[in-house]
Amino acid sequence: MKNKYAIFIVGPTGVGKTAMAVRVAGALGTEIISADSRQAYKELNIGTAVPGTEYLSRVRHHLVHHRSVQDKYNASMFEVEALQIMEKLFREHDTVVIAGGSGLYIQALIVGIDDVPGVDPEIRKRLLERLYDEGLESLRFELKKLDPDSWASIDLKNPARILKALEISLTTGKPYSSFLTKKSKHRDFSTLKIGLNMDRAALYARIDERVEDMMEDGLLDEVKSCLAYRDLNALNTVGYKELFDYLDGRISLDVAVRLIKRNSRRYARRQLTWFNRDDEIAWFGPDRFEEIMDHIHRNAQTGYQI
RNA sequence: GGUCGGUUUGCCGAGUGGCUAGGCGCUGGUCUGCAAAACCAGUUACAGCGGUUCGAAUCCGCUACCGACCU
Repeated sequence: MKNKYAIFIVGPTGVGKTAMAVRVAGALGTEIISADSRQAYKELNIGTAVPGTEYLSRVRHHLVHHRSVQDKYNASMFEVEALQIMEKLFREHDTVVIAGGSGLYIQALIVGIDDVPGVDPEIRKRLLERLYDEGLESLRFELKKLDPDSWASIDLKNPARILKALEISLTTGKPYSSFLTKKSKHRDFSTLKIGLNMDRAALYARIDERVEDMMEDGLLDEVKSCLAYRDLNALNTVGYKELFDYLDGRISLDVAVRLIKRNSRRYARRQLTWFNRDDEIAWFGPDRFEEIMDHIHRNAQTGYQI
């Protein structure tokens, strides 16, 4: 299957990944898998910039709106689901387009993510309480006892990382680090990574504009309809959390919109940080369709034709 | 014209003689299951000129600008 190509289209939010993915997939006569941690949730539409119906009707999309915000979803589940879909698609196509901005999800799909046992929810709850009552130092101390390897390698100032290592170590009775193989999984397809980027100021302007569009399209109503789910992780998302604060009366609508813009810009910056360290990515402007197709033809000898 | 108050980094805002305020913004970075998450780092300025002093954002003088009041 080495003559099967997974073509990744990555980049910061708002740069135009969806539009480019549809053109590329259309030209290649294949389908698109979304690698986006928030577009997976069917309750979220406007705030997550899910591809519009005109796009969805032109090219078939997978892993969009296939989950509820009430479901658990993570990079590992994405890996499994995406691989299943790719296997199916590769029976009929030489290429498949994977578009999205969730770096960890894409990494999980390309090099894999180790199988780590599930966590006892009670243990997580207790750890969270301890974090609140005793502080990070206490958890750090316990981690050093239970899993010195993780203690030495993870960011000890980051509660999320310590919690993760600790809860796995506690539920399994084995150190978290013992589950990490640090080896890439074998994939039976080839990979081609295309990054979309543009001038920072122009990107920010696009992001700001898109936020205005979202508000006009009724983002506030969508957020209201999700009010019952506000504590779920799926709603810990730019565009939603700020408007929850507005609905609480904590901030004005103007401030909320401003914060959505700012947080979207920051998100874009972090995405670029993530993708920039991957030198396998070939970067293009978001309007460079011809160059991207040339690049694909030069690097993927599959014999298909446009 | 006079009196008084003010002028601090991109913005807000402390600081009255020697020690990095801080916040926001911005930028760079980290990353194996909540990742649109979580976390780390950087960003040293005191309106201008002159003076006092070992040393001035802090004291003195002049100039400029802003504001309040007076004539």
